[in-house]
Amino acid sequence: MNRHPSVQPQLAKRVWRIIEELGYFPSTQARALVSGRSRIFGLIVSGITNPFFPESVRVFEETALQNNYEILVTSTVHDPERMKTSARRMLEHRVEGVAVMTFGMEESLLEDLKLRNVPLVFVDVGPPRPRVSNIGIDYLNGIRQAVQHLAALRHERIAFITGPLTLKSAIARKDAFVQSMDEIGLACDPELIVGGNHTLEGGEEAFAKLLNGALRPSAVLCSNDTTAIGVMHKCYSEKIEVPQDLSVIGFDNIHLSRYILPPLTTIEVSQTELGRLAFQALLHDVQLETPNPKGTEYVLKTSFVLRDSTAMNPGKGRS
Amino acid sequence: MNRHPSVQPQLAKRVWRIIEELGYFPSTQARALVSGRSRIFGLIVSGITNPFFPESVRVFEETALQNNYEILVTSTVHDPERMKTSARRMLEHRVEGVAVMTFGMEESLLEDLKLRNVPLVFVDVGPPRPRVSNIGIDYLNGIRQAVQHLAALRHERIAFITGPLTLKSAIARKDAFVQSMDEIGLACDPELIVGGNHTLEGGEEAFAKLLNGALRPSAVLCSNDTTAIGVMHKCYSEKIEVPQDLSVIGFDNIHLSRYILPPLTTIEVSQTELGRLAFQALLHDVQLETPNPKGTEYVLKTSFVLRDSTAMNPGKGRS
DNA sequence: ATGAAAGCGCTAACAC
DNA sequence: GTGTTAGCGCTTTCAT
Repeated sequence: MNRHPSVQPQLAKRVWRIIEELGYFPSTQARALVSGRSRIFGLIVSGITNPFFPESVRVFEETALQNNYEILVTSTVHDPERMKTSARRMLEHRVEGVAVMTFGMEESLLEDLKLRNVPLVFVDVGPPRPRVSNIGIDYLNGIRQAVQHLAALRHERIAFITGPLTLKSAIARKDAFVQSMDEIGLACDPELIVGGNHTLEGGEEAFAKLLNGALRPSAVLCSNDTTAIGVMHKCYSEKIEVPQDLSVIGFDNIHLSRYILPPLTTIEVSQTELGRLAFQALLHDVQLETPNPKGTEYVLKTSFVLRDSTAMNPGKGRS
Repeated sequence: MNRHPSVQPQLAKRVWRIIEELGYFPSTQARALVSGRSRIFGLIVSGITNPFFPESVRVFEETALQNNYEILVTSTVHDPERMKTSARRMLEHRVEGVAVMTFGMEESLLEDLKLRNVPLVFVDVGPPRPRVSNIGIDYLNGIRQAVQHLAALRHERIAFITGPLTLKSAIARKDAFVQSMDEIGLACDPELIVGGNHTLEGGEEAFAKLLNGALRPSAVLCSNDTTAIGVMHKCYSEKIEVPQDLSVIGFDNIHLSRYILPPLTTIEVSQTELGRLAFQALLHDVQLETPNPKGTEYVLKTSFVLRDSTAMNPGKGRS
């Protein structure tokens, strides 16, 4: 009877001393086997080397620790095969729930998990079902602020570099951009919306396309910070000065965006909050006796973070 | 008899079909319990948000996957308590081995693991013992190249910003710097060796100290890339041009150092190789019938990576 | 070639 | 309040 109040203190103490002496540690495997509860939550990310994720993983781990849960983190590296493998690993380890941070990619491969009624929490994924919660990111809020900021700086030709449009989150970001431009009556030329892939290299390439286009933008909004950093890198090699010649805005507010030169103006989606929310959502679902038939919907706000990579449109400036 | 050759193909096929239909997955817990082998390797890092680690974690996971191992990754966040907790988690999950990438911090807290004869692999840690392997990083090689590069650019007053000197790896880097300077007869003024802590903020602060000192360096070598980025950030706010006014060299070659502006000249220690080596070392140890009494020593070379953050000493230039 | 049985380390449910 | 027992899902051994 471990830790039960109805036990003689002396006996308890003796027992604990022996436990110490023997260096005993309970086997979670045996415990899980008999209790039917593994106390493990899974976390599937698209890639741990994506600078967006480590902070979310950190908080997920921290929160798990506080709740006596273990975590199993896997990366899909954008490979459907790896997504399947991840699901399988989760199942074989009998996780009690899985947070999926692949932002809408290949989630059909998780059928096995759904079939087994493992509580799931997605980010940016649509249809509500039982035991599947969703964290919706309110992209519009931050993107609208960013667009209006650029408009206030008298930028009119504003470009947007998208992420891979297979991702729901990338589509949502692009849509929010288009809507924000529409709202204030700015033209949103299709030539100024170019495809990137959320990588540094992708940002460079997309910006190169923009440079070769007929319409040269005075500002560019990027689907993520990594892309924006790629753009700035290209500017460096092309001798384009940021922000004097070109305003650049990122998205995500990864830790490093503050330390890029110039410090990057961006839109924050709190990685800390995402990790915390994902864990809490799972914990909530696991503790529910009868599953909520529609799952639960959570919302994560985005917000604009002003730093030094934006300036007045040089074509319109007072000077 | 799964996958055994001596089974009728038809029967086997029927069995597999049923397995599919039922959606059966073996329980790793039960398997581990009865076989005494968990097929889990642990990986303890000082913090997953340190940009050095994600790549090593990625490779560790990838290699584990290929060998049918699961991984359990924990962060100590430089907290002795968390180090203890990590060790405990590893033990409770009956991992077959643990790779410790905290570079020499608080490793005494891992006594429990050593006592239990869990194969261990450390980075940069001294005394060989049975079942404890070590990956030694050859700091001198890369640092010497960096110092000689600076000397060739006619820098004489070269500063060094250290990491936290509680870390073996930080001490080793500093020592390699001092030795490299000595080797070519350059004065290594104690005032030019200032303490940092491997963070961006630490880099800024350390460089501020250097700016306020009597001896103003024309080049600064940093104990890691993050520190170097902090230095460059400070330069930006102080209107010091890199590399024209100051040459900066980092250490680690994290992925982002290529994308910093200007692209950072640095010393590479392959994070990919480290992850792979750590896994292989554990696998090797686990497969050993009788443990190697002295453990095994592995060596990881460092190398110089020339990019754009270094230039001729302005005080000595031909122009 | 196939089936039966023991037991890994633990928890829960029960008698004492 | 304390000791005893069954059995979680597998692997391994031994009999058939």
